[in-house]
Amino acid sequence: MALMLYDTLRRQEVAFVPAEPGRVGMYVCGPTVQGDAHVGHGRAAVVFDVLRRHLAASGLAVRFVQNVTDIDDKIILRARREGVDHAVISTRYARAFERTMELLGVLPPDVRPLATGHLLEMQALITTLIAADKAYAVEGDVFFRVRAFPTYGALSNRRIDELVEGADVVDRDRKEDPLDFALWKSAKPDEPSWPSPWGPGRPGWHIECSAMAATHLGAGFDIHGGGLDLVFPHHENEIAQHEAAHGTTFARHWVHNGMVQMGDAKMSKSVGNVVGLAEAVEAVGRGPLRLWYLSAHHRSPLTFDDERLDDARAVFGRFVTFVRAARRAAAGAARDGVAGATHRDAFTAAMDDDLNAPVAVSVLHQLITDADGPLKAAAKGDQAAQGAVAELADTLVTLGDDVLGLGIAEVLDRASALEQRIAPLVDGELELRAQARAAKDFAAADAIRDRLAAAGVVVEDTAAGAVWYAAEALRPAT
RNA sequence: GGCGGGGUGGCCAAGUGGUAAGGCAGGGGACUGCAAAUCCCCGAUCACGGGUUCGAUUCCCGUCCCCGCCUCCA
Repeated sequence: MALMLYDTLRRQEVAFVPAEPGRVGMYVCGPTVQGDAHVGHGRAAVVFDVLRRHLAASGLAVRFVQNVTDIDDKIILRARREGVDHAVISTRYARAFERTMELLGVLPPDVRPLATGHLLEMQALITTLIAADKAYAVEGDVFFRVRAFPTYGALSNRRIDELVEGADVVDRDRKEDPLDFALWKSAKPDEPSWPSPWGPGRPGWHIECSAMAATHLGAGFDIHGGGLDLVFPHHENEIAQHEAAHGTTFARHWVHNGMVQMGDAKMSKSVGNVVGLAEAVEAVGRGPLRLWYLSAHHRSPLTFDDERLDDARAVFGRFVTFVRAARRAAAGAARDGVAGATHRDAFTAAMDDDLNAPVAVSVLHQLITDADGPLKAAAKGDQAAQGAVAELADTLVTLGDDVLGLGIAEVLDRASALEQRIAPLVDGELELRAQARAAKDFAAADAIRDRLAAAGVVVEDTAAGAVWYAAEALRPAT
């Protein structure tokens, strides 16, 4: 493969070469489970899911790790408000997250580590940092000494001295330098806490990713992903923590996805303009929603609005319609093994070009256009054409489902199950309609068609007679 | 203020130093009893002003506008 990937740290596209041939280790920052995921979270999920699928389709064995941050200020606040244990909150939303990811067609990670399950690893890292004089403990808190890490700011392209003004003012009186950030936070009264060499407390946010990524993938793993809004300070701190402690490279490629916009502002909980991800999947459907996510380059901003979602619905509909028609025309013929090759190559080339999904999707459109001739011939019984059509349809499903995760086959299967149940009924109606048409009684024929349409059955007349499908099963409630 | 990313046909969106993929919407046509589906045809000179060049949408400078990060955040 010849994947070129934009690397945030180097600020350019670079050839992606795994540290170990044939294998890829990937870490993507997961949710802080303090509430329901929104459409913005879905973008990161889909972008990295597609990257992962493309790597796998390229023949690489991918190990995908995504953490769950199950302890933080907001979780504690929510638990307090509801009068329950923090684990009630984190478990509730972690489960909801998993369910929603499944609905979105996002493959589950190979490892989904919990922050609270890696406290010893974090403490070991902190201990190392203190021993190296890169961190210091103050009354139960531990802070990272930012100025002791000379390359701090490399990822986000910032100079330390320019950061001072906006530095976090929390705990300013206890820090040596306002830039320093917490590795371990001492417990305040009534807060959940865990024992540590520095007293009871809980980990800072950034330390978990440094510890868990290294634990589950090893230092110097291939790809670290996350939203562009995590570049500073989260990812910057992850690098600092690991590299200051071990002196080795933490992650080899940094990939970041752009933000989802609502109107002219970023979709964000703090802005208060979020749309729930679960609701969006239900309303739009997995395939259309993913096509919308993939309608722009992964680093560009992407606007959530009805018009663009309608576009995505239309595209998904076109894909499904084509596959359905192709499967019928192919009549079970074996795929010929050649017809889709150029499209497959073009698709792969697009994905290899920094995950150029808009172009990859355009290849799928081209495939459908190119399939028109064979499709018409196949419908007339041309066997060679049937083999080509079978090949093209399977190619579209493979690329669209295996790599982009659209779920085309799934939608057709669901429709098919319904169609089989109602077939005797519909076929009877269509028999009557055929008789009416033969007798030129079009009013009667159209009445039957309208009746079926009202029941969610769409009838189309072709050279080979009427065909039909259950439109209801195609609706978004995936 | 600092850093970064953008302004391409009605909408979305690729892309390239040699006159701009694809999709959606719209119009016309083929097909159809009518539809549906599908196919074919039709539309942009790339924010603005300079510059470099034989030639720039693509490179450089400037201007205007938009967005993100700089605090929790996918």
